[in-house]
Amino acid sequence: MRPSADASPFHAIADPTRRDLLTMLRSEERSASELAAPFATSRSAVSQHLGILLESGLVERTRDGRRQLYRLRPEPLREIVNWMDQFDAFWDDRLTRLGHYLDGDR
Amino acid sequence: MRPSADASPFHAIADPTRRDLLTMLRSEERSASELAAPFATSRSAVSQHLGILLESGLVERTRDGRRQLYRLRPEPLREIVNWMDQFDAFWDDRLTRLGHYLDGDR
DNA sequence: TTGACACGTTAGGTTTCACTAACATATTAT
DNA sequence: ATAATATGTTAGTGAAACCTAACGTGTCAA
Repeated sequence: MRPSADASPFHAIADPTRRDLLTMLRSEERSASELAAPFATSRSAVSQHLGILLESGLVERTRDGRRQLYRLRPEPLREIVNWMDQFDAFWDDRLTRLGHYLDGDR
Repeated sequence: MRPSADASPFHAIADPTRRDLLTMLRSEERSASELAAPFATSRSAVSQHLGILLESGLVERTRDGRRQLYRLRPEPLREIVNWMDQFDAFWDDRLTRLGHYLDGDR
């Protein structure tokens, strides 16, 4: 696969398909075919999207027999939370509280 | 200017230059040349980035004599916050389990 | 009104992106 | 061993993104 020029989480979540993939992984790990099934696009396309998510560090992959299981690794999303934090004066303190929670000062 | 196919805030913040522009607008409105000055790229390129931010609704523009003043309009960022919110529980769960692990009661 | 200033816009080129089709690899079942 | 399953990878293509250079449009000052 072509290595992506931009492995940042900002780039990773820019694509709607990749956002949906992350949403599917929110509650539990899933295999590649489970992840590809709901989409109108090909399995190969989804696999390439998963490759970009892997590069960004937002998912990790383990083998289970002949399946590959994908699992969410939300830590890189912290970079986005941190960036958004600078605008927290503009709305409710929900995001701020989440950011502080991730920073460990609860 | 070519109209962008994707006017979502996710696409708008995917580019580092556009993120920096939004940061510059965090505290106060600024003119186009003020905004372009810090960047190594051309004024035209910055103007096109501002066009994308306008399309996404993240900035608005008003004329002030021969200057154009840009102002932050953070409302569309809510879409991103709302999307990120779905991972709140996941983080909480993971960190809680980590906490229990560290507490020794596994 | 002439010129300088502050911008936006267009045209064109290069790179990146996302997709399909075809092929490669690992695992399990027969 | 052979075949079926599950999945990743590569090649190639068209579209989109991003950039520079050149040009167009208001605004203000002399």
